Amino acid sequence: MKFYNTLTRKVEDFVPEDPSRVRMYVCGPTVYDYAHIGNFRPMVVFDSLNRLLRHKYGQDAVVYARNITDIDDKIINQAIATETTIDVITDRTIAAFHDDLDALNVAAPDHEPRCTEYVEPMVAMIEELIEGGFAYAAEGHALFDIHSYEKYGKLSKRSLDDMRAGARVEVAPYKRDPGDFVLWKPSTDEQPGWPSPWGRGRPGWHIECSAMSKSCLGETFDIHGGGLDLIFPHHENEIAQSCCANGTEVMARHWMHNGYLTVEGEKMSKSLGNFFTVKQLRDEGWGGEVIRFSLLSAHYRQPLDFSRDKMREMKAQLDRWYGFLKESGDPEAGEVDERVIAALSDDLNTPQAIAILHELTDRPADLKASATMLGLLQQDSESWFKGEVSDDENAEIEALIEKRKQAKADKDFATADQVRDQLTSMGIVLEDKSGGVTEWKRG
RNA sequence: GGCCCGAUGGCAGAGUGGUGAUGCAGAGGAUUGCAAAUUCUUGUACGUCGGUUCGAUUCCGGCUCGGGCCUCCA
Repeated sequence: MKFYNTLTRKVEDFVPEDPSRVRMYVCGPTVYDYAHIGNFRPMVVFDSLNRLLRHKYGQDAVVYARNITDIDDKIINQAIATETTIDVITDRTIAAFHDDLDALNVAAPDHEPRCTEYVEPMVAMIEELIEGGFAYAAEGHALFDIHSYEKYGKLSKRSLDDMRAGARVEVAPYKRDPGDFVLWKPSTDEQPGWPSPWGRGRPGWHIECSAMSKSCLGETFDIHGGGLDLIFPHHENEIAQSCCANGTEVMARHWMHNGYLTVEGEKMSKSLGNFFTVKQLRDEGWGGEVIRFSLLSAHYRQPLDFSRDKMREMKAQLDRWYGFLKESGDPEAGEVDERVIAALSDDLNTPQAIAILHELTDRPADLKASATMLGLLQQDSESWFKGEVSDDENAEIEALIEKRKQAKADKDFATADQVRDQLTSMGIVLEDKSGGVTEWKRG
């Protein structure tokens, strides 16, 4: 297997440190509001990688950790803005997040650490950094001294000079260098806080992932993933914290970053307002599988322009595949085609893998098995085509089909067509099969 | 200002130093009461200017255009 490594900007062979325990960490959401689909791209991309790794190294040979950030100023502000508590915000958002992940067929990670449960390790790590001379306390804050780490900027390929030139934010007076970043900051009485050697306060953003990845996976691990926008400063800072605190050369050996989701060519973002939430799309009737497939339709490092047209096309492709599965009686999963594995093993080339799936339509059992690698085609064709259907609804549809069948037998095609139109208006599409059998599906 | 990424046929989207993936849409045929589904056939590509090469969409450089990052956005 080989994957692009942001550290070297090259596609490199992937060799886990311990093949019986392949360790991957992915940055999860900050739970202050519904996540938009851009936030779900890494969830789906790294879920597919998770599936590939397990296929390759064994179902139990992968340890996958994906955090939830439940301490953040955005959460505090959201609680104030909506006049509720932080717990209400985070609980509600996490529940919605998990519900969306289920819809997208994203498997649960082995660890899903929440920041609030790891404050102690964070404090301990900050203390280590200060003791080691990598950080300093000032006015209730603890700050990382970027000059103490000579490799600072290596991941994002920035020099300290570059950063200083670009500093666009007001520099706090207690910082020794504008690039120094917050490890711990003081909380007011109204804000959530934890005791620390620097006073009551809360952790900065980056320290959480350093502490949680260490707790869940160890000081070094194999893959660290996330969105492109995390390269700087988040991942750069994680590396500095972890390597300095742990005295290690590397934090993660392989850094993988997915490209942005765009809308009409522009990055999807909350501030631009050009986003869709998964909930919104599901409410419009788009299946989670269609959304998932759309997110995998481009290579993970490429920008992906998201649109309803794209989902329409993805749905059409899934219809076709499910049609083949249905025709062959929904077979049990067969063999995963090696070419699919080869495609995914080549820097997670999902479009190539999808192209191969299209060649497997004469081998439905293998198609189903191969699609599992992408988390697709896992439902039976009946539920794909019909969805939820009540007994009453089913009886009504069947009665109309029977009526049409009789009309056809009587050569009363006007009535037959009228019944078809009636069903169409109900969102039901008929398919006449050989032998006088008529089947239906939702349009 | 610094840094990073991209530019492929109507659309989406891989890939490759030389025999033009894949899907959708389009056109034509088979099938069909109609329709759907299926199936067969089929067209159109590599931003621009140079360089390297027997040969470049593929490597190198300039340019143009687009996107992104530069302290808390996946």
